[in-house]
Amino acid sequence: MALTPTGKLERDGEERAFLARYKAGDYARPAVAVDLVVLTVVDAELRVLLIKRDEHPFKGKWALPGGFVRVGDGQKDQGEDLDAAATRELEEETGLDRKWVYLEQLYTFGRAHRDPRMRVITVAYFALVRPDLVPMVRAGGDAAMADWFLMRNLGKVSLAFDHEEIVRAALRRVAGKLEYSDVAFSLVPLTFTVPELRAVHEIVTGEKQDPGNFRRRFNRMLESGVIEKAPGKRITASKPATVYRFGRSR
Amino acid sequence: MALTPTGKLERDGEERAFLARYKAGDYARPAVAVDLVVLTVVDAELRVLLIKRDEHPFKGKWALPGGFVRVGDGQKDQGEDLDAAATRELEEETGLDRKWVYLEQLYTFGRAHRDPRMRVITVAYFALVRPDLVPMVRAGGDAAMADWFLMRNLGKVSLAFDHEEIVRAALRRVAGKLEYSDVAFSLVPLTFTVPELRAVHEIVTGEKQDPGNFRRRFNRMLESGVIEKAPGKRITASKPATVYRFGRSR
DNA sequence: CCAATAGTGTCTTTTAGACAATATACG
DNA sequence: CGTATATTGTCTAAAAGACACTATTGG
Repeated sequence: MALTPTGKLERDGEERAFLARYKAGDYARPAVAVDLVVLTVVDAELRVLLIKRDEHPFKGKWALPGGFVRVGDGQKDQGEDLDAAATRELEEETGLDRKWVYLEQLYTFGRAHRDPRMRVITVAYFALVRPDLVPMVRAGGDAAMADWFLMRNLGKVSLAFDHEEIVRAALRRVAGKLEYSDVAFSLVPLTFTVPELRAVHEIVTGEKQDPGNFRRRFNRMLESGVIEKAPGKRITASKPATVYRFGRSR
Repeated sequence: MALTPTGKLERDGEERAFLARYKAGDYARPAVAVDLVVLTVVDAELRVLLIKRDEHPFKGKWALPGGFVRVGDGQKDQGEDLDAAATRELEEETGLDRKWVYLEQLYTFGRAHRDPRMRVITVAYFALVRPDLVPMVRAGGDAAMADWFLMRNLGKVSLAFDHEEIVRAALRRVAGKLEYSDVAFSLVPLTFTVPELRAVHEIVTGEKQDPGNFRRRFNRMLESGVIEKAPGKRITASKPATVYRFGRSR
């Protein structure tokens, strides 16, 4: 073994040699998937995008869009990042550009036997889609059929795998984030009114919001510059509402 | 194909047949690990448990305790749940019983090339250990060496893999949870004083807490029964402090 | 007695919540 | 005009933050 001035270089060389020699053991490995809980609010209803399975297992049942993470087959090619896999699935299965959608890792579900075929660990993500983008959604090629299900009907559907549990976890997370973050903005069009934003809160949390009190919270966001007035008014059944948009700073 | 009265039974039979015939494709699969960010607060310092690697890659560097998830090799044997893997690693690498430790899934890290050997996706968990349990911790058999590192020295250490990123994510999560949850109780002994609990908050969040205001928050927990008075006083350098413990309801 | 810190009290500001009152459309 | 609802206003209560004050110990 050659003498080196630092010892560190030597260690690096040693590690390089180790890696060159390294052969992955043939231990059993799980399949790893990403599944997406794609949510939107249209016509005052919270909906989740589901895809009808056309293959076993759970053939004919509704399931979350998703797929296996692409893993390369060596040290050089290790495949795609998890976020990239989620983004790819989103774009493949909905045609929606990542850029217009809020996407966040939710939780990893890996119970044994959650998939009867084999051990599958799924990294679940949730995506929030603005209602004006919903018409752009087209089911991807590998989906026999896609549909936006009413969240309040979830109990009646019997989803594939543990996907109902995943959907409920996503809902809890989104409802929680409404309180302290800006996620609600990902569920309204680029311009919106106070009542529209309030409706999103009510629909996601399932609880009525006092219009006056909600307006006060909204005003604080206005003052802080998160939101700014937009031109125009929204015509409604009664008094028209002022239209707002997110501030430039965002 | 036999006629069946419901069609559902038929579908189940079909699926059973599918599963019996099913052969897992030999697609590349990632290795899946669980890594643990084990945190404690001793002597007014936040510390994280690290283990010195005695194998390549990153031989000689410090890393989070963890290991590969045990995956069975078929439909029947699918191995252990993720939480079980985390619990097992905790017990193996620290000797601590799951029962006495707060354990929660943190986030899943799966960047390509985060491990130079092969594609490894790690489901990170964090664990909170009461200071009085720290002396019980003994490094597991497969660890050459374990040590509790000062969190504030993390920048100087250069951890293996992306483990520094994981530790920082855990810290953010714990600091966030202090605000609205009971996790702080997992970082003090079974009985504790108000200043001790306050110190945990200050150490984890890195921000001073006003003693008076903190005491008021504490009093609210007292009234709600989350906490109750315990016998004895804690002798300090000055005026002794009253000792409390968690309420029976917990 | 004195230094240190546990524990209390006070005052201000912010935020939430309940709810009344007003304003302004559309039909 | 009248109904609906956006918007403003008022009042109360809870909670946070700043900070002064008191109490009780060990040294």
